[in-house]
Amino acid sequence: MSTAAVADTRPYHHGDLRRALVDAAIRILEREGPSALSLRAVAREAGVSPAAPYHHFKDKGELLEAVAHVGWEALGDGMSAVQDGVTELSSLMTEIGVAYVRFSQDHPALYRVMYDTARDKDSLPEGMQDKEDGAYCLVRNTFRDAAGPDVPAVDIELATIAAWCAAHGLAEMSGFAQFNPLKEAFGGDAGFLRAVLSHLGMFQSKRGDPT
Amino acid sequence: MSTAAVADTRPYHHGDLRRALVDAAIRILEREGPSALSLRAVAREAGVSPAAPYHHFKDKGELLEAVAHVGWEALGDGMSAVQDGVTELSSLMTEIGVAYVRFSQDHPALYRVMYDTARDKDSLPEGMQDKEDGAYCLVRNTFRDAAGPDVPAVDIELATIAAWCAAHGLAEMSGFAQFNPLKEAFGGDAGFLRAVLSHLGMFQSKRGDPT
DNA sequence: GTCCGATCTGGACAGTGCTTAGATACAAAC
DNA sequence: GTTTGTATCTAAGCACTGTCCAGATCGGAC
Repeated sequence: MSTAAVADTRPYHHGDLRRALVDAAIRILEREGPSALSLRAVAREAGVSPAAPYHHFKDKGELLEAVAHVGWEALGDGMSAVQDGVTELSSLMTEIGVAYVRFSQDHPALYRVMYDTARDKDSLPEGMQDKEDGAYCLVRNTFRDAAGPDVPAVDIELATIAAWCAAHGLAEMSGFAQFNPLKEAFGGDAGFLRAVLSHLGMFQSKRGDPT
Repeated sequence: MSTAAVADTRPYHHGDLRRALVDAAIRILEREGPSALSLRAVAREAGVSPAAPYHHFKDKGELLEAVAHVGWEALGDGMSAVQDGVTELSSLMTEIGVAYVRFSQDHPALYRVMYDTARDKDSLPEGMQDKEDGAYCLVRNTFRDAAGPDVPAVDIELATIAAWCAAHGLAEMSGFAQFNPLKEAFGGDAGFLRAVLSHLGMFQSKRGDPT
């Protein structure tokens, strides 16, 4: 009945429980999916009582926000990683889009949490638009650098938002059964993604002409 | 008094409880949002015991599928309603897209349930692609009619999927705070939607040229 | 060393999805 | 018109959830 055995591995005051809880949540997400992500399961995974998380997060939603934040950072890293190898704008934007969709395919549960919290707040994470290192800014800056100084800022913004909508839409649906025939026609998943993103003209930096 | 007439109003104990449950669920969705949509709340709203729904739906997911089905039909109606007034292809596809996003704005909770169940099954509702009266088919047929016989079917399919991705992405994010400045710049919500959809070239019926 | 505030636990409450056993009401057979 | 059968519905209960509370425990300031 001694506490020694427990205290051996886990001291009463966890060093950085907040971080440990976020890590545990992501581990559960990757292992069992979003439906298994309960606060109690996270506490269990971290080896702590069900009430412990409430000393670090106001409620479950705040934990999910922290999880989503980690996800957005990882997504931004994945997107900026493709920048180095590509120089041409059209290829660059398409490859950034592919990296975006790939992330959603590699971490579907995390991606779902990211957008669930975004939908609840009706906003992408604050700071993504203003800060210079966010994933959203990466896209906008790429458009801005390529467009030159004579293109109005509003058109840059339009292109960014349109590209983001296209990438998100494709990310959410690229796994749908309806796409399978077309994937084969375009030589697999990668070819399919590039075909859709190219078709949507992600690389356009100006507003479409009225036809 | 024939049984057919009785079946019209209330054929069994409570009446058409299956239908009543779906209606109750939609009522709760519109009134209190997706987080309030529990099976027990639906049963309460319909005035039956918590276990009653299980005689009409295998589980909560099956109820949500039925709810989503109603939503898809309403969305299809909204999209096909704009067909009559517009003749030019580019305008037509844009207006169909606007109708799509408008539906998601008018029924955000229902739209969320529709895609939650779709994500769980990794598929848009079965039949939407094959049947001739589904919303998905409406878009594809519009592309096909406009493209003419010399355009390969695979390109029609690509255009349809790309347009669907764009519309869904925009539908999910059009309420995000990031869009507000741009909405003003484009003269309100409607102008903003048309600008994004036009920019994404929803009306293109051919695969983009390799640049 | 004593005290304080931050951290964590155990227990509890209302609510959830779902199951089971039994009650009820209608349809058809006699 | 009674009986039988079956679909429908209820009541009770299980394991689980998010959240709160009183109290135990610990690290650091005095």
